[in-house]
Amino acid sequence: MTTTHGPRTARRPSVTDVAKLANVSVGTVSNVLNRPERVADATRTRVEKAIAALSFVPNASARQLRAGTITTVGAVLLDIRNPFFTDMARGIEDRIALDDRTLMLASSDEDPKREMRYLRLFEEHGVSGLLVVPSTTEIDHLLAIVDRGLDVVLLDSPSPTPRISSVAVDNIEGGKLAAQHLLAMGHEEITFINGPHSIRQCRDRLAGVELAVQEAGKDPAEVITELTISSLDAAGGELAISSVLDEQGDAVPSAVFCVNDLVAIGVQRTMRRRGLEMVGHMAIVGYDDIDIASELALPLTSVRQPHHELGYRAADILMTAGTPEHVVFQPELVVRASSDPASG
Amino acid sequence: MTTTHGPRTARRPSVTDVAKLANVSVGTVSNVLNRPERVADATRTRVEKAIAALSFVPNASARQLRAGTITTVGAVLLDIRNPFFTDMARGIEDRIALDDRTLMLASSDEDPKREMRYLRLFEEHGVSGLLVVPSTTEIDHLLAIVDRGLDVVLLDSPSPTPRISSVAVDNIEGGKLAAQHLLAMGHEEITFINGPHSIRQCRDRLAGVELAVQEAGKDPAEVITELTISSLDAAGGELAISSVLDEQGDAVPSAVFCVNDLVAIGVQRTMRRRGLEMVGHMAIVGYDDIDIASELALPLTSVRQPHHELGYRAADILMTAGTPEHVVFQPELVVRASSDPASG
DNA sequence: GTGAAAGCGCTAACAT
DNA sequence: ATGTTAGCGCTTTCAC
Repeated sequence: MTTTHGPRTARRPSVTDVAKLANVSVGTVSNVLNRPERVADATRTRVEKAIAALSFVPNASARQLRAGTITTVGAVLLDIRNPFFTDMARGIEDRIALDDRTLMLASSDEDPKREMRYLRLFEEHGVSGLLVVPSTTEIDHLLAIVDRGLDVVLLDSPSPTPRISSVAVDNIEGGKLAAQHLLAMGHEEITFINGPHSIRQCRDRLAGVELAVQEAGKDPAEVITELTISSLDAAGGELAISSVLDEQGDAVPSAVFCVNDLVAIGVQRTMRRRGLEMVGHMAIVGYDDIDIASELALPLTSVRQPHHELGYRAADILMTAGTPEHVVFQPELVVRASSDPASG
Repeated sequence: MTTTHGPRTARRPSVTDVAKLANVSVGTVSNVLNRPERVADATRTRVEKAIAALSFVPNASARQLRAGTITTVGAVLLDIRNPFFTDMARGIEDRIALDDRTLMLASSDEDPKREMRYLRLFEEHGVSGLLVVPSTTEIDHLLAIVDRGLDVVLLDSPSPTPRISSVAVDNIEGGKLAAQHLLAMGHEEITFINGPHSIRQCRDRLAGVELAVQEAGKDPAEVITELTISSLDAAGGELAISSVLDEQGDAVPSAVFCVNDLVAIGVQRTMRRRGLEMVGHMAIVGYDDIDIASELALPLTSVRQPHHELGYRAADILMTAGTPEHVVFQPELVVRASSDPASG
């Protein structure tokens, strides 16, 4: 045995090294790698031995440069710590696995700069397609990517243009459902802890709330108090509700609608820490209906959206890439004790 | 303006195209891209205009093939839907961002085959380093990667060899803490819903439980009932506790220790669905102390591990890559109502 | 400051 | 069935 454990800095073995060791040409090595049936058994075995001996790992960059093919799909999500998005990611993986693709994931943290950076990174690496939960309404950069010939599917956001596919949930309807419920429960005011309006979902949910208020014959300006936070997680919720409480000397708003469940959890946590009663005093409605919404100390009323299916469908569109498609799912209100003590 | 919107199938523009349009050589284009200060202002502007006009995006494969450098770090986690791991991922990102690297993420779902596949994928793509939460004790494949000159850091798992760096939490101590607590609360039996022993963390936690029982002067075989599940999430917890309840006609075990918080949440959910009382009848202890553990209907006693810091530290070791390091954090028990009704 | 040319590792014609 | 070779897009000497 003459295996040489080279120093860690040694160049990776290449097809040429394998070819030399196996006494064949590089073409044959390539064939063993890609079309083994074209190679005689004896030769193939010899090459495979050489590959093992050198622990050769093909260089994906070189292969891709030459062959142009790639089996990787890129996805940029808003927040990887939000179960809603990781469930979606799982949906994507499940679908693309059927086509033998693998998923590379990145999180923009709702920052358009980061989104651009990752999009760029994926594009430079030549991914075969891109799934994006946009962090801003401005989608020129996505159109530019499409112009360059890459397939893009908007996730969890309707497409403002027929040229880009999208899979979304009706956020106006979602906001409406939440507000209608709170109004029906007799609340005269709704505090809406929302995200930045640059995020489409946030704008739409507000529009839905306004619609519900109007349809109830009331004035949105009088009913709705909107607070905007930049980080759509528990910390954001804590911040928002704290500012309200601080301002009002712990007088609690009668109804709070949160842009997502994580934010609602932050609100609940803050209330509890301050020793403030929620049941009977403050109704809370979240959004997404993440898995644990029903398991919370105060089970959370929430607007349910398909998680897994959203990702699966988007990936499906990407994989079958024909003319752009635009799918819209309908949300559903799930009432629990956080807004209705009488429930479950 | 003579911008040509080529068909979607058109080849991506290359440096050659840019060079032609700007009337310079490809070398100059490359310089504009990588060392702009070496290029005369006028030339640089001309090249930049050409880049914009063609919406040129450099081909990362080609660059990497030639230059050998890469700014991407790969991480393979056990379960991307577990907040413990996504918090860790955030820690990794925060650290590598300091060195201008980006993170590509993948989830093995505790499946060694998937782990291997992603590891391979990352290696073929020439990542500059690899962070892995191993899905099995067998780490020969990781050693092989190290032999090929790539830096690998084990995450959330102690390294069985000095050659591979690792950042871990003492899982024996963690298991011990949980069991000691349950014994101190007067429980004579402990049902441990554990993951497969091929996962190091699971084995160690069991060892810790056994140790605690022995130190209390009791016989582990009599005290401990271990159930093994393959999917370490809420669904796994539901499955495990259901099998116990079905078998025993809803006689509930007096103390249940779960290999992680997600599993514990599944147990709680099942108990609630079956209308079985937990407080005063069944103590539950989880592991990880994920963010929402304290917000649950029945706040969950849990063994806290550093999340963010684990990832941050591992990435730090990778970035400073000298001799292998082995870091071990100590866990901490957080007692809540799920195991101690008298608490908070 | 800029151009010409070699070559990274691989695949796919094309020869043999 | 196997070998030879061109070339993918880029960076990097080395000339000028």
